[in-house]
Amino acid sequence: MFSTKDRILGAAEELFAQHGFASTSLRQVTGLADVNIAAVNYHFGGKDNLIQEVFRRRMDQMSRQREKSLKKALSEQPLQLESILAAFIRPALAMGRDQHGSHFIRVLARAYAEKNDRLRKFLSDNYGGVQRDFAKAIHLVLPELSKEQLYWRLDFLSGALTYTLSEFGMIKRPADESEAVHLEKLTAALISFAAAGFKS
Amino acid sequence: MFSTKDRILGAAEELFAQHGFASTSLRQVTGLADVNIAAVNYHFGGKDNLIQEVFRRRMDQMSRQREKSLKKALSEQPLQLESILAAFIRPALAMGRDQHGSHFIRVLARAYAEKNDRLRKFLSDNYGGVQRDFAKAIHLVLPELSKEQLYWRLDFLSGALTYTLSEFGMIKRPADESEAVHLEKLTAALISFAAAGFKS
DNA sequence: GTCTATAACCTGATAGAC
DNA sequence: GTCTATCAGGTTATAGAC
Repeated sequence: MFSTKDRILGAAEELFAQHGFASTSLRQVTGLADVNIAAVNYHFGGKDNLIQEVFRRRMDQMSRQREKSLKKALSEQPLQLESILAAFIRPALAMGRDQHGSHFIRVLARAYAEKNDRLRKFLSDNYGGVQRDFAKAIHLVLPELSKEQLYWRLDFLSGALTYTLSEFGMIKRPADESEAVHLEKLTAALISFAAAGFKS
Repeated sequence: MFSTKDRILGAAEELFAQHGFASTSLRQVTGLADVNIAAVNYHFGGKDNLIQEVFRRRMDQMSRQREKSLKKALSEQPLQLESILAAFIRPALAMGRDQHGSHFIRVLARAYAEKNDRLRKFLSDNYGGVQRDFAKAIHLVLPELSKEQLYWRLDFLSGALTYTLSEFGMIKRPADESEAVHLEKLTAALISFAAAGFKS
């Protein structure tokens, strides 16, 4: 069904999200994945590479969705800031709906807090282009905004997004509301919060 | 000059910010503080308590400043959302100016990403009241905002704030601009971004 | 590819001398 | 209060059998 490699990736994602990178031992990972301890070094070559592969799998998926949604938002007439921001926000929040994806969001939040230079470089090298594409798109809608302000506000948004997502599992929702509905309301709230902030 | 206890706290704060809680060993801490390895257990009783004390020292200071500024903002006529938000934001950003305080900001960002339940409970038990006071104050200015929306937006702000702060050391600033000026501009940008978001 | 066994090392904590 | 020495247990990584 699932290869040894995939089982390791899934288990690692879950444990990294719960306990962090440093606190998660390869023994825990291989224990949960039900594979031999030596398999990690055989398939990934070491813990650091395993961490990087956990990122690559999800980030590729999220970045593709963001770019695709951005392209669609840019084809609308008239251009709408809300659509551009939604293209940035929705793919991240959507991942929270998938059981394994929701673990990844916390992994991502952790990565920002970690000052792991190797990981930072990996993320910036591989996914920095997406950030730049969004900056360009927002510039089309708000041409009077300085570059400095634009990048700051993108950082404000990234912060609000990752923080919200990593807290999401903990926020209490009304018992009579499905999680999907709750997530949709939260998404809408963040989009309108950010849109107002960008326009300020 | 500085007691052994203070030297340990300072070194721990610096190393926790750089490498995280789990990755920082007590040997690194006592090495940087230039005290004996056994001193941590003698003065703090263990690593977990040391982590908690690192928090208490700075959070007490920041919370006092926030409450004080909030009180002042509430005495203004007319009440201004910007003043309330500034009372929340400025004490955090101000800490970034003090050399040791800037380490703490990253420690705080880490704490949010960590799912350390003990630490979360400690923070919520001791400093949750401050959050509630701000929620009440904002409710006075924006009474039509639902409680759910209000708390979500406070979370958006907290996310933007911690993320921005923990990145601050890395953001490039124009060479002809002092760090103080740069920080002031960033503060103003965040206040107006958040104010617009709250009013949306 | 998967396993066992083990090397080499680091961890937090503590007992006990001074 | 501060030190040394050490314990018991954890860690990653790897050599070598199957």
